Amino acid sequence: MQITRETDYAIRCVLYLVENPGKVIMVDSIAQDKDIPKSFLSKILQKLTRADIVSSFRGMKGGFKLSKNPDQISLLTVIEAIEGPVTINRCALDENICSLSNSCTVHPVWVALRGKLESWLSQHTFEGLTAKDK
Amino acid sequence: MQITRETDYAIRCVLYLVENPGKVIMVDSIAQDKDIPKSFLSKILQKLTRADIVSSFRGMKGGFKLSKNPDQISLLTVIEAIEGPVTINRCALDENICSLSNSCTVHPVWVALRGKLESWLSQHTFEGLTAKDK
DNA sequence: CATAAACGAGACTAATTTAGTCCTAATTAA
DNA sequence: TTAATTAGGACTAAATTAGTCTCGTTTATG
Repeated sequence: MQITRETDYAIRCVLYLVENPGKVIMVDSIAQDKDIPKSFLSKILQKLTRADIVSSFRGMKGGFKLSKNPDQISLLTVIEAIEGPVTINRCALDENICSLSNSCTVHPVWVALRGKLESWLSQHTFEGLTAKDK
Repeated sequence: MQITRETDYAIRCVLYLVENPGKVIMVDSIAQDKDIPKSFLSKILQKLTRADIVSSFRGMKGGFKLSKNPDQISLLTVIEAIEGPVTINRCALDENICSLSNSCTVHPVWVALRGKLESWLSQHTFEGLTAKDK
């Protein structure tokens, strides 16, 4: 029922990049600031890069920066980049998984909940997540 | 991010008992009808019994029946009986888990989402889940 | 152009959780 | 008394999570 630690790390990581707009930042800086094992974070950043959430730069002075505006990146974006589709019950993704799906009266509820979850998670963008004022 | 198979089985199991109101039903019948490994189901029913969702009867003619009305049992009730508290991120249950929790801007979002989840899941009772008419 | 500082990719491993099984009680209707 | 049923605990196998490690590629810079 929970996101994995990997996903939590990914979110912290994006948060750090949001907090340092424009700069190209090394894995090591993020790892230290956000308390994430460096080599694990390096894997996570690869996934974020493939999902086009961050862009990477190799070689000296390399590192990562956001490839979108914070308001274009939501919790859903990041979670899906790491874990794939979100859902409470697997059957809401693929009916064939369940031997009783056609007769199951709970199935439509899982589908509806999946919709709510997605919608809620996508409403929280990283713009909102770092609002300094207030 | 998902409920476990055990929890899914538990829900099917409660569903079966709701569909057979009043009767005392053996593990084996539920296992066969709902396609659940019998000895695993037996463990699950123990949890449901401890959570006072079903009552058990030992000895010949023994079995299980619901110990509440279907409208008093929600998806949340059953999920919590099997998995414990629901949450998307562990930090919403216990701040101390996270090394950065006090400064974390995402934390309040997880807490809010946990509230939403609980509310969504508790709105779906087993009364609603088997409505035959429509 | 050599080199050191970065990321990229894949194989590997350890720990934890999930998904069960199995065996020995304890109960109880008949 | 016995056969049918649940209770409980120990055990196991498979899958997932949470990493590590090594080697290769890229690139700024002296």
